[in-house]
Amino acid sequence: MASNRQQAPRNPGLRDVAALVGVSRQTISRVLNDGPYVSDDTRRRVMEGVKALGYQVNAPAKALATGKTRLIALLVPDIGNPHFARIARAASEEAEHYGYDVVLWNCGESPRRELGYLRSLPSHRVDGVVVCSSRLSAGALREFVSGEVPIALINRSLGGQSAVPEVIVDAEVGAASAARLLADLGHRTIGILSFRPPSESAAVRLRGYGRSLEGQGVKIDSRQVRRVSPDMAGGYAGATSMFARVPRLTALLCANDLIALGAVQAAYAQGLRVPEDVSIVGFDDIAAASSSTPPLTTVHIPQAELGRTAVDLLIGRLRGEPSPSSPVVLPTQLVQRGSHAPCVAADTRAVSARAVQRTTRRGNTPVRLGTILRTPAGPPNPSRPIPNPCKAPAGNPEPPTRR
Amino acid sequence: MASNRQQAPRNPGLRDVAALVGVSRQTISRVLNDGPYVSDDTRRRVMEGVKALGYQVNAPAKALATGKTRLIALLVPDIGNPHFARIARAASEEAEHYGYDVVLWNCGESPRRELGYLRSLPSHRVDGVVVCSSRLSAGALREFVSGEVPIALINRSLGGQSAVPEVIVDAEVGAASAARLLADLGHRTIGILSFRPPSESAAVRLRGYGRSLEGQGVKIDSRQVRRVSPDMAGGYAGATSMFARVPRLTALLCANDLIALGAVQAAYAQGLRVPEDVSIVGFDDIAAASSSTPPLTTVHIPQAELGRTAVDLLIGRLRGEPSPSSPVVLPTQLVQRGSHAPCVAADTRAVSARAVQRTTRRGNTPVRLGTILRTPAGPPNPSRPIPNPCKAPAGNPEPPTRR
DNA sequence: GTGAAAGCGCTAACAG
DNA sequence: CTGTTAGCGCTTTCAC
Repeated sequence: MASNRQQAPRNPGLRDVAALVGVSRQTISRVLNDGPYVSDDTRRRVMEGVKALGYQVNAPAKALATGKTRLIALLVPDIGNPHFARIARAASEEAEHYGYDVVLWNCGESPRRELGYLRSLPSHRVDGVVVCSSRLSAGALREFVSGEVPIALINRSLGGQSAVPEVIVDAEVGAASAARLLADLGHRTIGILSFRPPSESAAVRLRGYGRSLEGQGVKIDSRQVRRVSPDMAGGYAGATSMFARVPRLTALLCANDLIALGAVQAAYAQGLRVPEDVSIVGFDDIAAASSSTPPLTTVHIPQAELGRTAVDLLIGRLRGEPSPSSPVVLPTQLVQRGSHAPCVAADTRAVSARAVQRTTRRGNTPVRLGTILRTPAGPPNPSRPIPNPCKAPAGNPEPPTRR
Repeated sequence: MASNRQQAPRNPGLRDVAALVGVSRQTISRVLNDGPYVSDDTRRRVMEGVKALGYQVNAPAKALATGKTRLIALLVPDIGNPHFARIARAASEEAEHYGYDVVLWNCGESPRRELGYLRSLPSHRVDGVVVCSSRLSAGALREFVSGEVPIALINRSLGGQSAVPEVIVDAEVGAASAARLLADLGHRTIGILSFRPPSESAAVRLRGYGRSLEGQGVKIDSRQVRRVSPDMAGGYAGATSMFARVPRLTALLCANDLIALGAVQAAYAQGLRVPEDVSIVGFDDIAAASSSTPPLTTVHIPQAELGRTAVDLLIGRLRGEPSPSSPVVLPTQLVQRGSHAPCVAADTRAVSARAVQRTTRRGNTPVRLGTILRTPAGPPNPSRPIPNPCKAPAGNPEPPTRR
């Protein structure tokens, strides 16, 4: 044991550099950590030695000594979901700028696994965690945010003066503007496709739709609201049954784009045209929303900013900066594309439906009403974002001394 | 310094448990690591103590002592890209099963950053790396795979007896089957939209298309091949210019789905119907491929299996198991959806195009030829995968003692 | 300015 | 079966 050098060219340590340069390990360390009290000459020689040996710190050793791992965990329900993938991309990008690595905690939508990860926090010794759209109850979550390791929340607010960094989106305003768009176009019989399991985000969107419609004097009875699984199949099933139960329906507000896309398919299957016979609006603005036919009118969520801001806030806390006492709220945007149109009475529609349909494709501008609000035909990804009025800061809030 | 206990209730250490239970730290450690030579009674008491104090190991300390971090890095070009997100999901899932955490190295498609990450390997002390579709040259890559830390490659093969765990996909076979599908349908003037920068995957797909077409006696001249950026905008631009230069074109093979989707939009913008006037086939089978209109005929890549298998292979190596000496090749599948149809002579088309178009929507089965090979109308996500003939193992190769 | 000593929390090697 | 002794490679006092 503890004998001399082996044959294997181990990674050089501080010791090796020290031996080469002819100073103590301490001095090397000081130079590497930009410590004070080092002569320029020594510093230069040390750097040379470091370069010559290709020295790199041993992260675990440093972590043990300092108590900081420079690791932050990112807890997401499903990294395979483009929404979270975008958030993750921005988060990891931002973390990298500050010299942090991101460990990916993918929960597969399972609260149990989420809990498991959170419980293992003390062991992992990550410096902080970004928790994305937690499925956990506020109570359970609160237990962790008051723990040893700092947590930033995305799309979840614990309310109160919790001093937890939180980034949310004004989904209610976004939902309301979508609802108003339809109401303004004359729609009076509007269906809502929300999703289950009941999450906070589902509730917020539903509320936004409901309040806005109410404000416009549009009545929604219980048959006009359905909760479906948050995917295309759910949207398809929900829309199909809604069309059957509410024959006079002229518009559909969906709690997410996948549901909306499913609803579009359902409409087609019924021989209904979108948007001529029925307007369909989504939420999220996933990539598929702009490439579907028709391109989906939807509410855009600033995914990248969510991820970036959460990391900013978290790292700010790690540096001891105070977090904002209330959630940072990012604005959503209503993106008007091709899936909405002015209302045409459902009776009229009933007659016209299943008749020979003219194409609604872009580039042909066929006979049809109300192209006014629609995005013009053109290259891919046509979209005309309309910023919501929003009291939240538009930019990147409190960036801790950015690059 | 080094005085007694502070007020702050630090995380309990081995020392605390040892004090409570009345044994040495070593014994605690042995119990926790399932070491031998512990009496059942001691083991029980230790476990109680551990539970009582809520003890959890300090990962960095353990890492320093053992030289293993139980971290594996996942290097991806872009986690925001659904393709890699899917791979990442499966990889992280698999890693978790073996008790590894995944650190996400997102390169933003930049070879420079990729190189940076790889160079920092010795410092991070991750136990292994999964490198996904590296942009690096074989030479550069080889330098790392022969380094200290084990690397598994996804979608990249260094060739030879490199003893590097590699998982690839038989993209050439997939591409060939797509090409043959079109040839069999009578298409003779077929365009190819490949992408730049020239990557191995682009080359392989191109080769698959080319060889297959050649075998079928279909000639492709240089004007029929274009390299575009690998996104919808690229597909749109490429297809638009191709339609202009090759007016008799009846089909388009695209090197990925995004390009294909852009091409579809370009076709629409020209007043061409898909698939009646022009067949368009993609590659990858991203989520948007099944929800577009028409749903895209494409070549499916087993993303989850790629990620899962790579991690299996890597962890196998970490355990000292030998890696397969040749790449594990996973089968692709041609998924026939709605964007292909039998060839109609381009002259005929030229006449019919821009005329009043009948809908091609599903559920209406309008007058049109060749629905034979198409998926029937129905609920979302219709797809009928046709497995390729493939000599590769279908299942999960060499799983190191799975769950 | 620089070096020496002590420990971060754990496991590995040996002794009993 | 269990305890003791050494480090893992780095940073942090504190002395010089």
